[in-house]
Amino acid sequence: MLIGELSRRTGVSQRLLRYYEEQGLLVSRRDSNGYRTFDDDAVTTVRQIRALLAAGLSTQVIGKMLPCATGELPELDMCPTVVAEIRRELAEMDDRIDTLRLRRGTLAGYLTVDA
DNA sequence: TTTCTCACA
DNA sequence: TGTGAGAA
Repeated sequence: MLIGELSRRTGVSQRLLRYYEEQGLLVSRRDSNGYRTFDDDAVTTVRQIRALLAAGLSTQVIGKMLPCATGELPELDMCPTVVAEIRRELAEMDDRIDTLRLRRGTLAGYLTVDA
């Protein structure tokens, strides 16, 4: 299908679909006129991309996960790469939460009355 | 209708 | 991360 149809079927703008392709999240062929042609399963892929972005993942991380993400939304088949990626992401979040807790404590301490 | 690029939040 | 506009 052409990009316009994929856009209609996913509710994602054509502009954004091109952007996803540019980021390596979406694959397409080109026919003789230079237009992108997408397979039917691109619809599923786009849904997966949207779900993962909504979870706060970067396109870079998503790009690594997608090749081993089979199946329909929102479940993903957990191949080892994906598991490792998620673990790493969680550890990073924990770090940030810790430092935020510290900052919060410090700031709250400046309020003599209450916080 | 699609393509791309530049610029911007 | 995501958009708008202009030109082909």
